[in-house]
Amino acid sequence: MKKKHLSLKDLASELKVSISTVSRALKNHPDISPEMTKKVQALARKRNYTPNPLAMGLLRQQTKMIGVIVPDMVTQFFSSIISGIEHVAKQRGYYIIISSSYDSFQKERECVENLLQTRVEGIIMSLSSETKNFPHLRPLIDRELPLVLFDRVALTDKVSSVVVNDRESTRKIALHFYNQGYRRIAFISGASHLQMVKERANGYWEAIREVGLPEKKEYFVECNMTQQSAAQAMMKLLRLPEPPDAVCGVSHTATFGALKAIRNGGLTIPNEIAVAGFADQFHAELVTPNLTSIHHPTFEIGREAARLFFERLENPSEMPVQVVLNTQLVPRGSSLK
Amino acid sequence: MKKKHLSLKDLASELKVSISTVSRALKNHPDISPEMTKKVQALARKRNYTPNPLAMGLLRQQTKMIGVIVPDMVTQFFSSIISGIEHVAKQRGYYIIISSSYDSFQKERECVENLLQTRVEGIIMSLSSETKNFPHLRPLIDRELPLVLFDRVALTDKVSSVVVNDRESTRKIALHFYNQGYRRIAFISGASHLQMVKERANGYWEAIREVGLPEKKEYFVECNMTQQSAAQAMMKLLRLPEPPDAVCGVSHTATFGALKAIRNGGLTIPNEIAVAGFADQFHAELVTPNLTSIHHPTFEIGREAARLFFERLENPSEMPVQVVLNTQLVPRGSSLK
DNA sequence: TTGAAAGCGCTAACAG
DNA sequence: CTGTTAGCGCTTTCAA
Repeated sequence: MKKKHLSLKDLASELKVSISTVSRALKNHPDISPEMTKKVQALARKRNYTPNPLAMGLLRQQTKMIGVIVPDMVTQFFSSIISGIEHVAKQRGYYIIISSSYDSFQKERECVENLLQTRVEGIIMSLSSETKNFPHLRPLIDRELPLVLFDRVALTDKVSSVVVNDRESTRKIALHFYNQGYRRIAFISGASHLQMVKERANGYWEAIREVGLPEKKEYFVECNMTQQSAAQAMMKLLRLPEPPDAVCGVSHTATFGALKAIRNGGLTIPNEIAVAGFADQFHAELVTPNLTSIHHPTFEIGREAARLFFERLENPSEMPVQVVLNTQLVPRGSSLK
Repeated sequence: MKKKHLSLKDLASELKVSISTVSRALKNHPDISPEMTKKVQALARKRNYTPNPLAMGLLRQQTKMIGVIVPDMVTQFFSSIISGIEHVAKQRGYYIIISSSYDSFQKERECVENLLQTRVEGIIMSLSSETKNFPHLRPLIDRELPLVLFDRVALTDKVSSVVVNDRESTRKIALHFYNQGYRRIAFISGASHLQMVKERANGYWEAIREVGLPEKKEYFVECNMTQQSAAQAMMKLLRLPEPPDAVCGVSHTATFGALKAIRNGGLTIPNEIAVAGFADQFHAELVTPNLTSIHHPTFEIGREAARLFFERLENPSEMPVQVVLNTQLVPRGSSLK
């Protein structure tokens, strides 16, 4: 029964008129007589005709596809952002093609090349943690294809981007600790070449200075962003002669790594030590006590990124802009004495 | 500087030969002289030529796109499956277009229609929880387009599918409880029109009978698959004259809902009550004590679904098959007395 | 060994 | 008001 998609030609021959008449009738061209228009549209509906997007694409040189590259699409953070992008894209009749860089520069470069080959009309991406130079983005910039970066961004003078206020996030956490009466506030930082990490570390120090606490280097430890390594960093903190009474992780992973180390150490939260970090509601409320956390507006990040994308698609000559979204501190049991 | 993608025509005119010569040279056609072939390929490489997939698609009537429909792409479970599908698709030079049905039949039907309009070569999907009839799948079946269902499946006599052994999952949990010495084993079930729920409930009863425990109806409660409702169901269990000493949730959500209710009730796990359910490693190890859980081979589900898809694409007349993947019980602290 | 021409499905300029 | 034609980028017969 295998029936193929039908074409204008099929409709035309069935109605014994020319293809162009059918084409015009379908888009209500004023040149076509009302009766003909009605007849054509009726048949099209009956036969369930839909135009072939490949033919249209070839003609108009547009694929209606947006390439999306993320370090990893399984993480809640990124999948939620993707969902935001998809939401906007769908409204505009665009589709997205998702590729994962797995945080590898090499893979990221391949993704860009592949997407370009598929003739996507542009790319929305978050850089891999390995990416420090941007030769692979050149072709996009040269061809003036819309490019929007989010979360992990770069070249902000050339490329539009969406970020969250990372510095504010950690500053808010540290101030919150202080207001709750904690005075020995530690920070588990991460790979310092990442802009995001730098910002969050800055926010921590900013708050420490702001409230007039001593700037103690030993309360600032680093990890390589794995749970394992964050747990080790936490253990180092706990072994200090005067261990901290509050700790903030630099990322989702770092925070939960710290949490595990604290549990293993047998300390009670939030009495002996307070914990806070980055997590969505679901994860924050899964642990006991519930985790005080910074909530990222992931869906909005995606939505904004897509919005910037279409802005640029429609107006390629406009200056790049950066949208900074605010995060939200949600105090929960892990830091309420 | 906006340079467009170049075409065979561009190469041809630069070399002052015909388009067809270039076309043939690029695919090492034997008719073309070795020198010409070399010259053409050298230029193509230098100019970074890549064929226009739209033109190819139009010609061959294939888009190299697979539609993927999931109830929700943010959940770890589905995003991980998608990642498995994508992995295989990429290997074969295919792209996937992801749509979310948000567990709505109406949306699901729209997704199918949209994807069909885009001329995807087939669809891989998990049905929405509302979907009980399948008129929207007719066009796919009629046109003999490859269709593969996973997790939530139907029409298995007409359509290939990938499922996990749900009955075994809950059976394993209940047997595990029994082996650990628990005797009052409860089950929080869910919307009973779902095949998956039925299977899991069956597995529970099967184990109860197998070990010779009394089949107590009051240990079998239902929820509507939200955390809230699962927590309420759990509270109902706890209010029984003889409350259970072990409980298994029918799903990820139900399990964590139960867990919360137990915590609120102040019971200690695993001494006063054991808990087990469905969760990936990350979530199972986030809670204390770590949760005994059934681990789903999500990536493999995606991989298998894609494999079946391509099998069908290459051999449309073959009989539909069903792949049943095994789950893995990972015992952790929440059920070890 | 190479080129010319048709055709995949569609639109739009140009004729009639 | 409707039809003819060219062309988007590519492959593939058929001719030379």
